[in-house]
Amino acid sequence: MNFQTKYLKKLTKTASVLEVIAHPVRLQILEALGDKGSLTVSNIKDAIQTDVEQSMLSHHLIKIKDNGVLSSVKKGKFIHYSLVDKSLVSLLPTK
Amino acid sequence: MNFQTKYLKKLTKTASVLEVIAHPVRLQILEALGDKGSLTVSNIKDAIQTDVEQSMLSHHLIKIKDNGVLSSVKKGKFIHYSLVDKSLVSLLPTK
DNA sequence: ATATTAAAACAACATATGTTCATATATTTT
DNA sequence: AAAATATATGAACATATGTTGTTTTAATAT
Repeated sequence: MNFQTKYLKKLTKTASVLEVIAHPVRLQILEALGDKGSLTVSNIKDAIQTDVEQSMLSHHLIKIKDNGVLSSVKKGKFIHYSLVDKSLVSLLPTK
Repeated sequence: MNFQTKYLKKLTKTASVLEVIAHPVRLQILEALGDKGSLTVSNIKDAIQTDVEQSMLSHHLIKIKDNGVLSSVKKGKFIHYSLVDKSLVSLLPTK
């Protein structure tokens, strides 16, 4: 695989990461996880400002996870999500 | 306007910036403009790796511009685009 | 065993998005 | 004035996306 192809693959990967976090609720998820390390779905629901349905939040989380930005561990009936690459927190605006 | 509302507005703005650049071709546009300062549409077309239709490129440019990430100046029959916030270049992957 | 809780999965829908193709506008060159 | 060039605009379409509501699964507590 030549240089250009490799770079294009990287660009595509970057684009898909940006795409999957480019949403107000998802950015708040990153923010919550950046601070706290690892949180359950209901913790995240409580942590974020926006009022969001459990179902909606789950959809967001799974989509972000499918993209590799989050990982999750099941403990009993809880699922703990955490941020794979903490550096993404730097994309958040200042408070 | 209270604190939370302000922060949500910032988040929404950040999300829309990320959204509008979250595309392989658009990232290449940023890259080209980051290096060169200001380029015409055809310059950009030549600069990027991906082969893209003039019309498609124009659509991309206008959409990014509408979001405030690019600005443009018309000089004769050319339109020179440039990157408003150079710091976005840091989102690009390494070569 | 039943009820409760945490979270995922499914279905349905409206809207947004990327893309292509064709056409228009403005400017410059001949 | 006509041809060529640079760029934008508009229509049309398939696909993707966010969202809501409902249902399901798995685990725990009663």
